[in-house]
Amino acid sequence: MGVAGPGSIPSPELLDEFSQFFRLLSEPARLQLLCHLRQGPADVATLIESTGFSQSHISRQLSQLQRAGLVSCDRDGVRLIYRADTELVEELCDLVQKRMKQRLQQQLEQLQTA
Amino acid sequence: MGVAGPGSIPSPELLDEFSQFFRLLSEPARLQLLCHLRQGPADVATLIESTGFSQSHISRQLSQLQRAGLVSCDRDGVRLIYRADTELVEELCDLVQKRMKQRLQQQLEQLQTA
DNA sequence: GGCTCTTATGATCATACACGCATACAACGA
DNA sequence: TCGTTGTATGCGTGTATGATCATAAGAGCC
Repeated sequence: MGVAGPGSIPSPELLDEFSQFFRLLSEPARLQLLCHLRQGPADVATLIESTGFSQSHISRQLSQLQRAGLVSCDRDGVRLIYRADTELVEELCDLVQKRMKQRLQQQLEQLQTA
Repeated sequence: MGVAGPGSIPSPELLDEFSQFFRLLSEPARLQLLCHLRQGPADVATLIESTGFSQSHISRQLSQLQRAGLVSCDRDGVRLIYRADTELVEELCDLVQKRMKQRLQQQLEQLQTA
């Protein structure tokens, strides 16, 4: 059975939750942060260096990801070490990428037959 | 192996493509249209009636979904019958929903132990 | 060719939000 | 307690885009 049973429309509230979640992933900056954290926990200074974003920007993006539970942090003295739970994001990206490949392959075949 | 191999950062171009795709799903209106089309093909008049959106709005959203290959249409005389390829979207939503349930359950357990 | 119906699009406004700067706040150390 | 370091946040700005109206473009019928 699917999201809300076949043939029924999800409630507006559920649709909103879905869209809010996808909105988190609709920003390259946030995806980039998640990718960096995929390689292991990192402190903010490292993220600033590797992404080039400002400290305030990174702080805001991380707090958004944290509210969604995609990211969490521990204190190491005065600095924060962030780590990401990227399993879900990786699954989602894999599905999307698989789809992209399919589409490109189809377009390629159409060009070759034409 | 994951999206771009473990330990490597996807290229900015790939990140952009991912984010653009997720941006499509970050709008409740578009998700709603996809949900309606999940029940089968429909013409624009039906979509207008069932969603309450204006004709131009629906037209624009559908064209965005069409560019991404999530939706296609056939002519029936003067009107267009849209249908959606919702398999991917359903998979994505299922993953997200599973995650939401997990999070809520965890929060519930924390409240009960406290 | 006109006429009607359906869909797409240009113009416009309102709103959301990414992004940076400056600054307030929190946590340690002397 | 004060200074230093690291993080969060108020504010301003620019850009993107959702949403609507008016209108053009396209397909069928007389």
